[in-house]
Amino acid sequence: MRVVIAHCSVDYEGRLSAHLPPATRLLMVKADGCVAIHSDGGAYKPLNWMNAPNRLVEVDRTWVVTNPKGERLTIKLEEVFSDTSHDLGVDPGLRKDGVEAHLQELLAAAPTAIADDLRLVRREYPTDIGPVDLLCRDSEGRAVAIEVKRRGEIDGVEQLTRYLDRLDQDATLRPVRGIFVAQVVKPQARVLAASRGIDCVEVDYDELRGIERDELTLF
Amino acid sequence: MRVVIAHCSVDYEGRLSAHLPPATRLLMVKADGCVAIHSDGGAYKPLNWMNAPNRLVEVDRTWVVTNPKGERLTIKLEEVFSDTSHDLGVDPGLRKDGVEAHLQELLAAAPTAIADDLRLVRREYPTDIGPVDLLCRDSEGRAVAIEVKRRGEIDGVEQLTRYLDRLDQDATLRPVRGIFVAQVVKPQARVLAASRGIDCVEVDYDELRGIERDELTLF
DNA sequence: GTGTATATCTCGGGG
DNA sequence: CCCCGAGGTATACAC
Repeated sequence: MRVVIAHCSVDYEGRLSAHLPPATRLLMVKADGCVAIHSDGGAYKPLNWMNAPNRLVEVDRTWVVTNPKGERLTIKLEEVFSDTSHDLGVDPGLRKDGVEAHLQELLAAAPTAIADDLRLVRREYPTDIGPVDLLCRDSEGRAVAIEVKRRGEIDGVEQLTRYLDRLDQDATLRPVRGIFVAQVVKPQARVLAASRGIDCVEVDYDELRGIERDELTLF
Repeated sequence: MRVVIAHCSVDYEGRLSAHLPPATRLLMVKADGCVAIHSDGGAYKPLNWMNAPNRLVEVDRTWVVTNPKGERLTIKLEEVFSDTSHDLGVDPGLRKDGVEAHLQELLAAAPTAIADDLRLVRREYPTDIGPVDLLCRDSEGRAVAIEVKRRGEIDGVEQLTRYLDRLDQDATLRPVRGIFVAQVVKPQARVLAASRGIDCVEVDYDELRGIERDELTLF
């Protein structure tokens, strides 16, 4: 990791054109070659950047970074205040907990947490516009398509609606019930779901982990 | 801007839980208070971060960053290799060109690039759920609603569908044709559009700029 | 403030 | 490689 503090101007040509007038900024060059230009504010997003894979050519005080897609980042250094390098090694990486994938896993293991008569058919059931999170059958043998979200917003209801349209083309499944499951369902999403005959269920993440733990404990 | 190179471990508790085992990383603290933890790879996104507004408390070799939403980032420094600060001043900011707004402008000036019998009625035609990018009439006098995107994905088709539903309530417009315009239309979006009777058109940004230049040159 | 649409989104998984 | 969905999305803008 190389870190340079310099007065510089920057031009980017690629997916769009962008220009940065001269100012003092931090340039970060990572081991994989990617370059980021940071100002002293504005969250973690750099003003300008170029991701790996790319090629950096340094001639005099001009850096030119190009990539195979034809994008080009040009940095003109006017004055360099600091230029240091550090070997950080490979990072062991981030461990996450509490994202949608985990929620979906827990619900696949315990679909009765959604409705007590549900039996899982399969996770990520494929359609030609993408996979349905969970496909189940209820006690009457009806197919039930379930969309799982961490936060239940309007997009998720639209997504489930599209899947229901597709699944209803399949005579072995039709008619398909829809259930929208989230930790919190926003009022707007609830209204839209209701108008389309889709049920909404809120589930508690910690409680689900509890159910999983209990079911493991039974054996 | 403060830049620290240190062997550290990190915990985040907030919208999810995340943990970083001990390793050498770069810590960036910006003037607005936001904190980012970078490894030596992986584009510009930090492994972990905390945006402003927040509060950083440094006790011994532990940093605790908290924000008003109840999120908490804890950084335990095991060894500090470098700790420097630089005053960058306020950045004059980025100038951009070539984003969706510009594409919409170009198409408003030359709707025949979409279909050769189109005539612009107005840009940003208002409906009660938001403005339609372009409203046109075709040679048969039919109203045509156009949604413009840089990349044509499924969300854009949904958006246009909602507008079409609204516009069809208006007797002076009904029945309204829909055209989905983008530099690239993804296959999924194409399938969904077809199933709803919406046409897809791909346009070339550079070519459009050429058309605009030619039309200006005519006068 | 909430809600909506954009992004050089980034990132990871699957075909 | 591209396609697709999720994100602690972030960010700007309208209402």
